[in-house]
Amino acid sequence: MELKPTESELEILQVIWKKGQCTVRDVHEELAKSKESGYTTTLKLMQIMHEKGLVERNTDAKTHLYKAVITRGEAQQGALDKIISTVFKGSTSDLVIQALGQHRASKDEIDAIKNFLDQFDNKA
Amino acid sequence: MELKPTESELEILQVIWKKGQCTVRDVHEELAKSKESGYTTTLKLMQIMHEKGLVERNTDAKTHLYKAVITRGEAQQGALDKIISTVFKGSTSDLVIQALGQHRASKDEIDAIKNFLDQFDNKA
DNA sequence: TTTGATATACGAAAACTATCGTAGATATTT
DNA sequence: AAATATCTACGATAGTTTTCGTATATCAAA
Repeated sequence: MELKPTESELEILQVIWKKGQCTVRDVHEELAKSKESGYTTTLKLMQIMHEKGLVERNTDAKTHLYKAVITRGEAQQGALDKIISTVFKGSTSDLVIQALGQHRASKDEIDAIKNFLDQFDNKA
Repeated sequence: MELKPTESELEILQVIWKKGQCTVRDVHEELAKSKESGYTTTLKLMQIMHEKGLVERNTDAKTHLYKAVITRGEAQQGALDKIISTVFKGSTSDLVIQALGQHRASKDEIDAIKNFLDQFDNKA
């Protein structure tokens, strides 16, 4: 059951990941801050996500409660895998270097990554 | 001129980037190795890519020659920007760490990244 | 020169995504 | 209880992407 969320579905998942558990209205209000769209659009999308198995929902009460099935980490890995294979020729280090090159990372970020690499290195 | 290739368009661009310059048949044969689809499908997609300005083509001969307008680097950056904002909460270092964490990078790769970080570090 | 292989062009269907209106159920307020 | 607000369900539409069939042109070979 390989699930790849669409663009809009990812926007919704982001809200759910942040809040943990959401009503449709929660999600819609959050999206409304940066985007213009109708309430029933969000509702419909979340219903479809439920059909696809991207979210679970509790329908005990009148107002349903949604939570994510796929974790943020899984979505991250899926997104990474996809672009590594489609635009980075399968090379993770190319991706890392490109990401860092454009980004103007702060010293802290660089140190965090170096530490991470060291720890990773020793284990190998 | 905001260009974001679709999924299928990226598959085609990959072949063009690799070979430098391609006929439709070149691309189609390459795609056929991993995917099942008709020749005219590939042709149509490449014609649409031409309309969109993603590729140029030389139509002097009967068999047209296509080359990419968008570079691999541009596509890479676009893909990175997208997933950083949609699944990595805007954090490049999160992306880097996630990428390295799952990937089982080789020592060479790790060294390459470390070197890159050092050089980047000194400049700052 | 006729046949067969290979090209492009193009229309149209199929599949997928996003958007919204409306209907009907349920809760809340007056 | 009647009016109002809020919820889910669901059909319909529009937009985009992908797929392919068919027509037509060109080239090569028999």
